[in-house]
Amino acid sequence: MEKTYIPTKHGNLTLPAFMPDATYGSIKAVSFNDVQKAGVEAIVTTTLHIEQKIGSLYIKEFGGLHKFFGWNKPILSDSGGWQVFSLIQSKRDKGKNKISDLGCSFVDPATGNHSLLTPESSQVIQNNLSADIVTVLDNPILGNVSLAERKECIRINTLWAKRSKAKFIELNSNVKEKPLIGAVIQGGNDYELRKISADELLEIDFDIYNFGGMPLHTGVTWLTESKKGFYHEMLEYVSGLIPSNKYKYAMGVGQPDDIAFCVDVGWDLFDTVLPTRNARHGLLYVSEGQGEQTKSYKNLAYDTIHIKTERYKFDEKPLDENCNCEACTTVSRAYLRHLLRINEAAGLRLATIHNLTFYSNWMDKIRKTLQK
RNA sequence: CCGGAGAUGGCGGAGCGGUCAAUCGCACCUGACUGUAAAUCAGGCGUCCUAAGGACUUCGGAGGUUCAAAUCCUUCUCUCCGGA
Repeated sequence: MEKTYIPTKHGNLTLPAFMPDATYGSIKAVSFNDVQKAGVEAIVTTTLHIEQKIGSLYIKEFGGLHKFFGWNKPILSDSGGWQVFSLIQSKRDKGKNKISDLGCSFVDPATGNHSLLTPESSQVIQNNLSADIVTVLDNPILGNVSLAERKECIRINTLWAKRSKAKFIELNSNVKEKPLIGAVIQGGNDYELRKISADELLEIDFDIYNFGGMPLHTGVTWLTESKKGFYHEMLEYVSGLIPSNKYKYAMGVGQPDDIAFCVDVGWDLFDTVLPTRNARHGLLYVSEGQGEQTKSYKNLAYDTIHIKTERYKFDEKPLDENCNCEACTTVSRAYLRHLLRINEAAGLRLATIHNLTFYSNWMDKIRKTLQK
């Protein structure tokens, strides 16, 4: 079976797809209208942040996240597992956040309030949001942890997935158009554990299988410190563990060339903060030959630009001659540089629009080039 | 004219005998960013040497005291505040 799209309550999502992150209920610096015009076909939101900043019951009462956002395309909700994980990582709150069979208890750094997120409550929240694709609460593996502890992480990860699935079925028993549900394969850089995690989750049966952790040699979830950069081998390996009729979602991936590689080895869905965050920080993606540094995968290449640097002070050219986004058709590099240097909202917006447009175009290129 | 305060690197502003090429902030230069608690963070920022490190010239001007001065003394120039 050739997977060309995912059917959702809000239309078919063409694959492979890139979804920007609207973690706090917003793609930072832009409107959802901007997002749509940038060619984005789906977005990701986060259970934990939405629950804490907005409240999922409020969203439910309002009529769901799509209505609230004014966004009529697919929304994928992340479970909150990664966010609790990142809290546990932070030194400030070390010790306050705990993982048990029940779920994860943690302290909200903003309010100091204690909270408990369980596999069940995560599903309830995501159900309240009426997301098109939901995610099970997962338990990422910490770096520098013993084998016994890593195995324990996988045990809990599978346990939570099982309970998430049960709750998901219960919540959707009378629903005609059910959302899709994805489980997260963990295991860090341990090939054996990845295999165990994948097999256990496959037995429970989900629509989507996600790559969990951060696939970087230097990331906190990895023990290997010798090499740097994207962990191609692990992505290829884990993709091979998932049957080809299942959708494959590489969470947190990645740079355009990383995504191209992952598509080539079978991954369908992607999300990352890079285009939006980098835009705000002044790192912009442009066509090959128009920037400072070229990166590529096979015959797909692109450049990056540090727009805030002095070299663009008198650059009258559009950011990218091959792009027809609002930034590239209305302002010069010099002016965009100025806007970002003074942290002007208009600059953050234009830069974000451009990077999102670049990612949309990049996904088009991947579809044309890598998938026949 | 008298009395008082002060002049520090692009700017603001510490330092008040050695550990000062001089805290810090801003500005400036460069880099990082991968399921966003990141409109954030890191490094650089007198000159020269590839770097560890070293050499040289700096704290309004000119003299002086001292082994040693951005720091003390004399004087000049300028700025600010108060009084005629």
